[in-house]
Parts: sequence; C-alpha cells; structure tokens
Amino acid sequence: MEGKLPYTGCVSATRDDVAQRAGVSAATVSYVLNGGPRGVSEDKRDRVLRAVAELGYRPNAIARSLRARHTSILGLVLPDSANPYFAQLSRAIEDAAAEHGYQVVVSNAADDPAREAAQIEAMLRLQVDGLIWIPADIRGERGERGERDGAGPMAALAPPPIPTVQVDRELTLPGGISFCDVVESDHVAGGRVAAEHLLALGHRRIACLAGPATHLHACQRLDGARAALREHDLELVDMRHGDFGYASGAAAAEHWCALAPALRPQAVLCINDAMALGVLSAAAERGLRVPGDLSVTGYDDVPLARYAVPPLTTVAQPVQLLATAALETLLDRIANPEAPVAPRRRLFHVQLVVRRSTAPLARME
Amino acid sequence: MEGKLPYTGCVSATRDDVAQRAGVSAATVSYVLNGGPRGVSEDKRDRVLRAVAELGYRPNAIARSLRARHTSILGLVLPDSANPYFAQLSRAIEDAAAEHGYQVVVSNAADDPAREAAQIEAMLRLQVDGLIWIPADIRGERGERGERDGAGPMAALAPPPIPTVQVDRELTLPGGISFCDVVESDHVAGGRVAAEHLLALGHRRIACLAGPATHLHACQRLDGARAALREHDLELVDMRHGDFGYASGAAAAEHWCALAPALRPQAVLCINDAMALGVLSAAAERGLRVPGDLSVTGYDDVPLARYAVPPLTTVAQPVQLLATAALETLLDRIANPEAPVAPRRRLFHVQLVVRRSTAPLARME
DNA sequence: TTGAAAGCGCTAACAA
DNA sequence: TTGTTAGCGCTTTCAA
Repeated sequence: MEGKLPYTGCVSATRDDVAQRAGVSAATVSYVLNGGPRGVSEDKRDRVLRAVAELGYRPNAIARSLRARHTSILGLVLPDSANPYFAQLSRAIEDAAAEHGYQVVVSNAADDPAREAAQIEAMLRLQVDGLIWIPADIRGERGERGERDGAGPMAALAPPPIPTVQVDRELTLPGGISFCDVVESDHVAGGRVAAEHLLALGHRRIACLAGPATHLHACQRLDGARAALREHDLELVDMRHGDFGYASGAAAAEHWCALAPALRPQAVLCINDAMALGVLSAAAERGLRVPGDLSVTGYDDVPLARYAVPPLTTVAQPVQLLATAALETLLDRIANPEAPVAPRRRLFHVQLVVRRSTAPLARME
Repeated sequence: MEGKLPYTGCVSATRDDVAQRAGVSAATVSYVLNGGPRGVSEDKRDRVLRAVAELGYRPNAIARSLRARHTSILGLVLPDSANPYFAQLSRAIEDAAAEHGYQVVVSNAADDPAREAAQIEAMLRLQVDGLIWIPADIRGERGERGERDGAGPMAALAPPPIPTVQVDRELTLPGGISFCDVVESDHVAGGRVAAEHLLALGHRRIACLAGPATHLHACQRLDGARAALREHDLELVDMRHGDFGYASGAAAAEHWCALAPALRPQAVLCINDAMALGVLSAAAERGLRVPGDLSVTGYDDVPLARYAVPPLTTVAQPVQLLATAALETLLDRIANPEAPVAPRRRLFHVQLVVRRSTAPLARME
C-alpha cells in the first residue's frame, strides 16, 4: 500500500459484477440494495451482501440518478461563504437536508452575479432536485449583468425551472413581483428594534453604517431604523454605505472617530456584524471607548459577536428556523411539482441581543 | 408568471428534442454543443443553436457524466465550514478548480468522523473525479469510530479509490505510513517562529493554548514552539487544550487571568486564531490589557485578525499556494491515474505577521 | 420469488 | 460532413 497509488476505483465493480459473483440477476441486486420494491429470499440476500463486501462495490449515484430521474441532492447558492453568518445558515440547512435524506451541494458566488449565474446553471445541469438560493445581489429593477451566459441569475430562475426557495432576502421581478418562494426574517423590524434600543439608551445623534443601496434587505433594516427615529422626530445624523466586510466598517469608523466629540455620532447602528466588528476595531485604534464614547450595534449575531471586544449588541436572526422553514417549503414543492400554488413568503421574528457595546448615553460627553 | 409556479424543468427538453427541431441528428447536436470531436457546417450549427435557445435546452450533466465516465467535479471535504480559515482555503480551492474547468462540491464534516466518512462515501458514489480532503480529526493510530458505515473515513480512503490529496494536515496509516498525496504548510516552523517572536520580545513565562492532542498539525505547532523554548532552556509554563473554537480560548484565558500577576503567563501562544480571539475577549473582560499585561499570538491569519482588538499577531499560512498546489497535484493524478507513483508531500513556508497583540515584556509588572 | 429487458440522456465509434 | 447506433450503470416493468 505504501509506495504505490493504483486507483482501485478506476476499475471499480458494477452492479452486474455483483450479480454475477452472487449468482443472481441484476434486478435482485437492486432489490436487496434498495430494500425494494420486491422482497428477496434470505439466501440470495446473503449472497448479494457478501458479494458487495468482497468486491467493495459502491453504487454509482450518477447512473442511479439518470434512471431514477431525481438525484436526492439539493443545491445551495451562497453569496459569500467567508461571511460567518452564511456559514452558520449553510450549516443549518445542510443539517436539515441530511435529516430528510438529501445531500447538499453548496457553491459560493463570491458576490459576483456572473459567477452566481454560472453556478446556478451548473446546478440545474447537475439536476439538483431543488435550489436554496441566498441571492448575492439585490439589483432591484433589472437583473442585468453577468458575463458567461450573457445574463444574471434571474435569466435562469424567473420563472424557476425547478423548485426554488430564496432564503434570507427577497429578489423580485421588476415591479416587485415574486417569482419563487421566500423564507426570511423581518429586516424592517430588526432595524427598528436596534434603533429603539439605542433611543431608549438616550442616544440622539445616531449614525448608520448601511449596506450597498442595491441590497434590499440592507435597505429594509435601514428603513426600520429610520422609522423608529422618525417617531422620535429624529433623523440619522449620518449614513454611510459599506460592503458588509470588516474593512468597510473600519473605514467608516475612521471617519466618525476623526470628528470632534460634539459632532461625532453617539451611536452607530451597523447593518451587519462584520462591519460592526470593523467599527469596534477602528474605534479602539483611535482610542475611542465603546460603549463609553460610542455605542455600536451589529446585526446577525455571528458566533464571534459575543467574543468581540467589547461583546457586541446585535440583532439575532432565527437561523435554525430559517433553515427548517426553507427546507420544508422546498420539500413540499418537490413533492407537489404540479400544484400551481402562488409563491409563498414566510417571515420570521428577529431578536435583539443586548451585550456590552451599547450603554446609556454618558451625561456629559 | 406571477401567481403560479409550474416547473418548466419537470418537462425540460432533451438533446433529441433539439435535434428534431433543428432537423439534424442527435450527434450533430453534440458536436456543436461540445465543440467537437467533429466540425459542423455553418448552416446546421445555426439551426442547432437556434433550437437550443428556443427550447431553453439545458444539457443533462448526469447523463453526460455517465457516458463520459467522468464528471468534471471535484469533492472538497472540510472539517468545519464555520471556521474562517477553512472558508478562506475553500474559496481559494474553488477558484483554482474553476480555472481548470472543474466544479467543486463541498461538504462540511462538522468535526464528526462519522459524518465525514458518510460524506466521503457520498462523493465517491457521486463519482467525483478527485477528492480534496482536509481531515477533520487526526486520530493517529487507529481510524476507528464512525456510525453509519461502521468505519471512519480511513476505511474508504486507504488506499484511495480515486485521486485524493490531503490539504493542510496529514493523516497517515498506523505507523506513520502515507497513503495519499499531501499539501500542507510547515506547522513545526510556524510554532517555532511564533515562540521565537515572543522570546525575542523578552517573554519567559510563556503558556500555550494547544489543540486537541489527537490533532497532529496542532501538536506539530506545539512541538515547534517547545523546541524554540528549549533552545533558551525554557519550558512552557502552562499548556491547555482547546477545541479550536472561540469559547475554548476564552475559557483557558479565564483561568490565566485569574492568576496572580507573578504567576500569570507573560505571553500566550495560541494554536489558531479563533482561540486567540477568545483569549483577547476574556482578557478584556477581566480588565487585563493586551499586550501590556499579556502578549497573545494566533495562527492562520484569518481576515478578522487584523481587525481584532488589538490587531492580532499571528502566523499566516500561504492559503493561495496551498490551494494551487493541491489542485496541481490532484490534476496530475487525474491525468495519470495508472502511474504508480509514491505519495507525494509538499510542504510550504509560513510567515509571521506582527501586529499589536504582542509587545516587549514590560520592565516592571 | 425471480430474470430479462427496456430505457434514462448522452457521447463517440462506425459507417455512409 | 453527416446519421446511426452501441452502450455508460442503474431501476423497474413485464413475463415467467
């Protein structure tokens, strides 16, 4: 074994080999391996099982899928696997899928619509039984862009050729028309609860570190925050756009930290945790204390949030619920592909997790 | 379109439909779609392309793979996709694979050998052309455990039935015998360079936050650190085992922070970044200053490291190099499956990234 | 209870 | 340059 690497799999046994060795028909082999649709005598079953073991037989999933006309695999398209929130969500989805006997193939669009489209296309060709899609980019009115196919993901998915659920955010057709099922949490409420928390703490000069203007879910969080402020007759004192990464959080914070105390926001509401972490970092570098000089909130409650310095107050999304709901929805569609049911939308509650990056406004600044 | 969801894919066109509509043979359709192996007249090519567009034809990758006896897909088995380091590595591998026309199917073993074995088995059945494997668990002498198949991943992979590369760490057969190619960085050197950095800063009471004793790569880092200390006639003042997660880093740090200053380590060398981040968090909670009261080093240089508070001194692994080397090795094996070449091992250099979580030992504590 | 055989959608060798 | 056709490995209907 050591020294040489001859790949035994290159000449691996087929079901016919098993049948021959066991002295039964090919059909019989199938029956024992699949536990049906027919029974097999004790004797033959043993012989088959023995032959399988001796030959190290491994069923060819490709052949099986071709014949069966389904693959038992689900495609999961992520916008950015480096983001811990998606890593969490993806893990939850995989677990839920495994419980139902599905394997999941995940791909990372890396926030690139062309890449996303290519990957969706590849999954469709792979004949996945269903697609779980966290859209990379909410481009609002037009699904343009994309190189390889001359079109973005919308070209392949509207209308969806196979059962599809969007998770975590909704991408609609021009005019806000839904074209597939959606499972997401209430982004508007999340933005609102974060803002209300800051308001309750006495902050008045609140700034927001938003996402790209093209991302609907980020805008919804922003809208929620603004609505809460408006009820107090307040406006955001500043708003900057980031790209959801640490660096953009740090960059925005650099700007705010450079301001004179009287001009500086008292609190910054960040649209995701990564950017909030960037803010924490830049504030510390600049010698600003959080929450003493600046309160900061995040969004997502990634695992690191509670180990941030200081631990981050954030809005937690119900990751498990999102995952199981997405799977439920998808499996239902797979089971009833012909049912002409209108796109469904399920919305989940979000929860504020108060930690130590926020504090009551200091009396004197 | 709005309102109803009839899955067009359920009745999608086949290549024969295209042939019929274009008024050519099935073979001709293949030739134009695959760009070979034969040429096709301008006229027929146009007709085929038009028919493809009109029918929304999507080649069935399953059927193609069955016939072609290869899938152009590579399997990537990760121990834990929630770990940002693996997310980085996986991204680099996907990119490299895409450049060579391979799609990659990634699965997350979640540090569970049984799950890992099941996933490897599933990939083998899926007929991936090659496997890139970051073993979840270095169990050293015996590959036991695993529920579903009654065996761990070693049962399926030693010897490897298809071209396989281990990346980032090496899992060998009992007796240290290699059974497949491996691409990794020099963990011993990495541990050493981190320790030497601390030593150069004047630290003498150095503790280590190690990984599980079963993980060879973690032990190698530890060995490197110890070797460096020994050259200074020093020993680790303490060593604790963590599980690579934030929480275990924080837990270990709790312990150290509770010690009287004279007993407390002056520096903590952590075997990965996540645990180092946990240490930073706990130290801050306890009011210990880093690096004033305690210097901390990590390992991996995950994206967050430079945004930690304070920015983390760490050992960077050459993620891009690892990824391209792994792919190169694998593709070479795939191209020459019959060549009986001994397992290869490629080792890469590692680099210390000095940031602000380490500082010279304060004169007076 | 069993075996034979018809394909699933595709590629490529072969014949024209 | 083109069409015909034999499978790839499997499931399952049909007939025995």
